[in-house]
Amino acid sequence: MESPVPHEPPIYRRIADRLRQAILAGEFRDGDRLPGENALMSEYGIARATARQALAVLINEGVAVPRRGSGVYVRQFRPIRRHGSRRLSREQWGTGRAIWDSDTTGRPYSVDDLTITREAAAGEAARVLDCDEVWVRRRRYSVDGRPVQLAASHFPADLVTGSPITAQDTGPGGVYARLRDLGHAPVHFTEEVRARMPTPEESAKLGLPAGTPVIEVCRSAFAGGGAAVELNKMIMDAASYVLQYDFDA
Amino acid sequence: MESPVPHEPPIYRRIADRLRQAILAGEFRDGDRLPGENALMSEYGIARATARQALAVLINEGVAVPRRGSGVYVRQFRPIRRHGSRRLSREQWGTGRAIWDSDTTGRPYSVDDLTITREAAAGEAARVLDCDEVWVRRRRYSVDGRPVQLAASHFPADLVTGSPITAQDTGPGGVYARLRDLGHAPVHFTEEVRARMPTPEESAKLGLPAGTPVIEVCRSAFAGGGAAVELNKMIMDAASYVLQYDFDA
DNA sequence: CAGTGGTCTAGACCACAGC
DNA sequence: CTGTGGTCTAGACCACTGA
Repeated sequence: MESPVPHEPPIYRRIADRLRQAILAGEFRDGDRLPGENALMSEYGIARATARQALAVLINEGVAVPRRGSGVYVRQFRPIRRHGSRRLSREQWGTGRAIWDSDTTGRPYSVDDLTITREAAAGEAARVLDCDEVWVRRRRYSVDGRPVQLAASHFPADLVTGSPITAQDTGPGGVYARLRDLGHAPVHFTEEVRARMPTPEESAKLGLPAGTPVIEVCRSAFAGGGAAVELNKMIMDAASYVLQYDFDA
Repeated sequence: MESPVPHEPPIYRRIADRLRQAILAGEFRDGDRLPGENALMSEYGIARATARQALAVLINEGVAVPRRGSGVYVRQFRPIRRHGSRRLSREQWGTGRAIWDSDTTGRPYSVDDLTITREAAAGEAARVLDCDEVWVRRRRYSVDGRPVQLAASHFPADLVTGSPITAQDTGPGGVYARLRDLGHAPVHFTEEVRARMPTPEESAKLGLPAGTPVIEVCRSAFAGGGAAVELNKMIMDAASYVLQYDFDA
């Protein structure tokens, strides 16, 4: 049975709702400081823990971000637009800086922590690439000095050992151009997109505040014969990305 | 009191980490009950609020879900695979039950709360559809009895007024087949994908536990002349979906 | 019914930011 | 230095679940 009277939400929720409303109404803008714990305590006559609870709601929603010793602030967004299909067209392979360029459209970016290792294939990589040994290129991308994406590209060891794909610099056009040189040019791609809360490790590597989900994109690249030649697992700060896919009926 | 070493994580975080590790290690499986507040209090000799804080970490990560009066449980996932491009191919329009079928692949689904309204176009809809008045079809989809998606399709009023698109039942093949009948068959689609934490309203309508992001898909459909004929805004429970996009190089 | 999580109070000490 | 958020304690009453 439904209760005929919808009972009132708890105080902390009403406060959070009111603050959220004020943010949406533009009373607080991106980066503005919100009323802090002390302000809420005196304004509403509540205990400290209750004020914290109200702010925690907004923080866990990703609407606000706390800064220690300073205050709680309205969160700012400036998403990167990432084109799913256009960016992987063959024409792109010839350009100097590989695929990543077509994402940021002029904004400065950088690559951190590039590591290249040979590993035993595990789980999804073993299944999709259908092999036992893989080369893995892991790296982190930053835009405007902020880390936004972790990526791990897996290649069948049989295919790429000895090629520039296992070197720091893959040369003009990136790994897809090199796969083409090896006679395994990708002709088809599949991307699987999920969203979830980050693991603590991802959260640390991307410097994510609480309340920020990650978008997980798992891309498989297939050569002409239908064999998978790359599996790229990407973890993106959801607040920094808009994924765009174009296709025809 | 012990004096903690400066750079050691706080107790609640260590407890959360340990529980998360136990879950990943398989000591707790999907749906299993985790140690509750009282258990953690006595096991670690901590106050109630601290035990709650530890559990809150897992809950906000979407790893665990609290059940009032019962306990805290390991969260279960059963994602639906949604095909981005294949599902919108022309062949699908002829089938009886519109596009939704190609998602669930056999699992029972239902549509709730279908409302059809004529409204003044606002924001994104006005811009993309380039019109002042729109018809909006809002509905909620459920799979296995659980709501998983909210959708709001916007159509230019000039185009669809008087057509079955403004009726409860759009007939075989759904709205895209009707747009074709009207001479505005969609030939191109763009989908924008974002992820974020839900608003309280979305959270309520989808029955989301804390720590569950939503995936926001905004699809524009374009007719032959390049004019947008539909803008469909979808909000999906991120724990229930995997989006798949296929495309060629 | 006893046990659970949900809310709330009134304190405390700490690390850190910014003046 | 003061004010901020971060952590923690020791209580309390409530609504709900499940035996």
